[in-house]
Order: sequence, then structure tokens, then C-alpha cells
Amino acid sequence: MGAQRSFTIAELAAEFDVTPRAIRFYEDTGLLEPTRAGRNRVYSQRDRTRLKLTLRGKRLGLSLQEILQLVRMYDSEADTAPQLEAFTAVLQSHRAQLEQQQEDIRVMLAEIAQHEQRCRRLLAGAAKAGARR
Amino acid sequence: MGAQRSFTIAELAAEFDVTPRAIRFYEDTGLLEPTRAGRNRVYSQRDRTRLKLTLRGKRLGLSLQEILQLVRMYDSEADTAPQLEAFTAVLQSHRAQLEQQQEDIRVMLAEIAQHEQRCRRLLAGAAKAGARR
DNA sequence: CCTTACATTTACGTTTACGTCAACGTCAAT
DNA sequence: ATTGACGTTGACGTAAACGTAAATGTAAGG
Repeated sequence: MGAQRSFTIAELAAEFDVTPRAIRFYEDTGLLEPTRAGRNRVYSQRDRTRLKLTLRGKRLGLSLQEILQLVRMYDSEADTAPQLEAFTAVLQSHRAQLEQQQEDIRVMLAEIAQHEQRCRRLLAGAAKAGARR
Repeated sequence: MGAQRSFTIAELAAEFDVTPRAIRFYEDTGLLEPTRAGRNRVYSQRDRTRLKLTLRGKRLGLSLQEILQLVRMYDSEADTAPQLEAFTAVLQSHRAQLEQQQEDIRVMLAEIAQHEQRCRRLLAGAAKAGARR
């Protein structure tokens, strides 16, 4: 059956390139809920997934609290109509924010492309100037 | 000619929905360089653009220091080969980061779409159940 | 002249997300 | 038995990005 691999804090730290301190901090925040083997933390697949989600959220500039709300929301079994409507409202606003970020990224990538071209032009010119000596 | 409109701190604050305090702070950071009319700050079009860039950077999770380095780089007239190569290296890494974010956003949007569908299904079910009473 | 509205500087407070010891436990290897 | 290597729990420190008064200026309107 699901052998349900578990992980040590060092393993996760190495895999995702974060410090154990950070991982423990995410636990304080409520993002991870490792069990214990005696004193030591034991992380489940679920924790690993949560950590991955956390880091993804961070890369997009979310705070740990925001990430916590998201994962809790996604985990929750909302089923009453008011709950579901509140849920979709949050989804909408989150989606809007992501789309804004997409737009921001598009603009920035375009600017970078411009600058890259300018650099290539200038470097080509510099190479020729160097060759002429 | 270029009438070069200028702006007060309140105008910019209103336009971009940030506090004057934040705008002054961006000046301390070196991101804005308003002139003065007596004691008061006068912001140029360039400052306005800088502010826009700053807020865009923030939305993508950049720190003010990172944003400062970017705008300085973009403004700088790098022309020697070593400078240009260093420049392109920074551009590359910045581009890589943006592409990572694009990927993160794609994944998150997909998840959101899933949840939105689930909500719609459940809401449809709840509506029917309600109608049956 | 007085108030109101907006501007300024100075300075201390706050939140977030960890870093950085310190002091200790534990298990394996030498 | 001791030495690492890795783990633990406090506890304090810190950088970033402002918020929030406090004290002051100043120009316009009633």
C-alpha cells in the first residue's frame, strides 16, 4: 500500500534549498504539521507538498499568512452555499492578482528583451572595434 | 515643447493608491528624486515612471533594493565590454526568475480553475436541493 | 485673525521572516 | 569514553517597509 514515505528536516531542507530554521518557522506559522519520533520531527508527503506550495507562494510574493489561508481554504470541505460563495469570491480576487502579475511579468520580460538586444548590438560593436586594433 | 508636467506627492499617492509616507520612503531608498518648491516636493514625469516601476516590482515580490538596482542598471550607460557582459548576466538571471514566476502562476491558476469548477458543481447541487424543499 | 488642509522633518513603533547563538539530547563511529 | 553529526528548544537579534504620532510650516478661505 501507500508506503507513505516520510522525511527528515534535513532532507526537506536539502531538497528545497531552505534552512531547517525556516522549515521550523513554517511549522510555527501553521503551514506544516510534522509528527514526532521521540523528539525529532517526521514530515509526511503532505508536509512536503505543503512546503512546496509555501515556497511557490513565497516566490510570488505572498506572505506566510496569506499562504496559510489559501492552503486551509483548499483543504476545507466547504459545502454550504454561503461558504461556497465566499470561497469563490476569494478565488476570484486571487485570480485577479495572479493575472495582474502575469501582465507585470509580460511587461518586464519585454523590457529585458529590449535591453538584451541593446547589449548584443553594443557588444558586437565593441568586438569589431577591438578587432580593428 | 515638453511642458513636463509635474506632480505633488498627494497626486501621485492618489493615482497609485499609496500613502505619501511610502512615497517619501521610496525617496529615502533612492528610487525617487523629486526637486523642491521651497520645502515641498515636486515630482517629474520621470519620478512618476519610477514610481510605477517600483510598484510593479513590488507586486512581483522584489525588494526596494532590488528594484533600485534594476532601475539604475537600466539607466546606466554601460558601454565597455565587461560592463555589458555583467549587465547581460543580470538580465539573464532576472529573466529566469520571471519565467519561474510565470510557471508558478500557471500552476496556481490551474488549481484555482479546478476549485472554481468544484464550487460551481456544488453550488448547482445546493440550488437544486434548495429548490426541492 | 483663525481655522482647515496639506505639507514638512524627526523619531520611535511594528510586523514579517527568518538568522544566530546557546545549551542540551542522541546515536554511531572511533 | 569521546567525538562528531544531526536533532531539539528557547531566546534574542535583525533587515525591510513602512505606520504612526509629534511638532512645525504655510497657503487659502471664511
